[in-house]
Amino acid sequence: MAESRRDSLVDAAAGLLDQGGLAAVTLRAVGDAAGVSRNAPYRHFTDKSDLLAAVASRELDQLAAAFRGDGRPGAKPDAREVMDAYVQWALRYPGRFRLTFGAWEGDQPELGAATYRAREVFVDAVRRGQAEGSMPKGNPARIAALLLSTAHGAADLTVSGHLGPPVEGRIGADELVDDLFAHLRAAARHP
Amino acid sequence: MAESRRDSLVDAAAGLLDQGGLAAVTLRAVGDAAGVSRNAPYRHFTDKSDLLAAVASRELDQLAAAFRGDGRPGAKPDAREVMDAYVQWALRYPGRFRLTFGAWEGDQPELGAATYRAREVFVDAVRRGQAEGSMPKGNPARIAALLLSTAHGAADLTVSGHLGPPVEGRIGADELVDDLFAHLRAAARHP
DNA sequence: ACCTGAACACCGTTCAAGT
DNA sequence: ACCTGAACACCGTTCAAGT
Repeated sequence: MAESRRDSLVDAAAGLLDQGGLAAVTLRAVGDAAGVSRNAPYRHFTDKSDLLAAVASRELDQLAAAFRGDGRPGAKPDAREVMDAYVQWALRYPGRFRLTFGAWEGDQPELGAATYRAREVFVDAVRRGQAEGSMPKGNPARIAALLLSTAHGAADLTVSGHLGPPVEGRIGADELVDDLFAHLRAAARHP
Repeated sequence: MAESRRDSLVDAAAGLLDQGGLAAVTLRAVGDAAGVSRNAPYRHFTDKSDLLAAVASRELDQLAAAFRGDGRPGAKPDAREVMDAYVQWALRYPGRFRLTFGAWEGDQPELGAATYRAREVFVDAVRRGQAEGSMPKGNPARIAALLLSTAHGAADLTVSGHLGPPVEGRIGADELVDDLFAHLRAAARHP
């Protein structure tokens, strides 16, 4: 379980993100939390944004593993379970969620590859749904993009408070995703 | 057409946002663009984030006006036109879009009120759709939240590049919104 | 190969002072 | 009532120097 220094810096950044949001992730605080100076990260990452990209890439890979059902032997999560996992992750770790799907300028090849891997796992779940008739026919990547858009938007609007104040009776992100699945089932039955 | 200094500061911030993203919106740059010192904004806003909230509030009000069809006499945009306007705005002004729907900490009553107004206009369009049968029955606020989630998510994922690289054949945010409307129409026909 | 301390440019914010 | 210039604390980044 020997963790590399690079990993411990990514850990520190993710922890600060959870505690105080992106504003709390300063190189000084990251260095402190990892027990090194504020310049040490520059030996492992070209940049602060390169460190943040490493955090995001790791989140995407962990997300893809959850999508795949790793850890639960024989599990093949369907599209709905995958979407639910996505929304739960976003609401539980809003800082990581916003960072991961935030605006990335410049080339971040590692991040692009991780995005691609997570998307593939998701499209596979949609293909299984089409095979069993719970998803409409058509380009599975396109249906996956629709599902992801709704789940992402519902989670993002919830986190930002734009779905209304967090009171009793507010429409939750998980309910919206459920509604979409219900409409898709209806559309699959009547093509 | 006499513009208050407060308005010209909001203008300057919005312009910098369009040009260089949120990172370009510094109080020094805002002051420069408005022809005042970097401390002048503090006479009109308590804070930098208060200035940004004013930018976001103005965007929401302009968005609500576009949703209402202001400027085109007699126009009553339907839900689809409203969603299209939303997506077009987000793709054309990604900086304003991300700011407006970003994470707002602390109380921003002006922003909350503007959000409420924009949402009301949108829910009205959904009610009209239900009356003419193109939208499923049910709580109009909930259907509006589903539409907004999809449009918001599709726009956000497009802006962040998480819907895939911007190449020929990529699925566009507007296409995803169209797909949702098609599924909703099918669901409305077969309740 | 990895780390440190000092330094630099930049930022948000405050404050005494001006009109 | 509104604005300014100087100052302060904080940040990302660089660099010479250490092991």
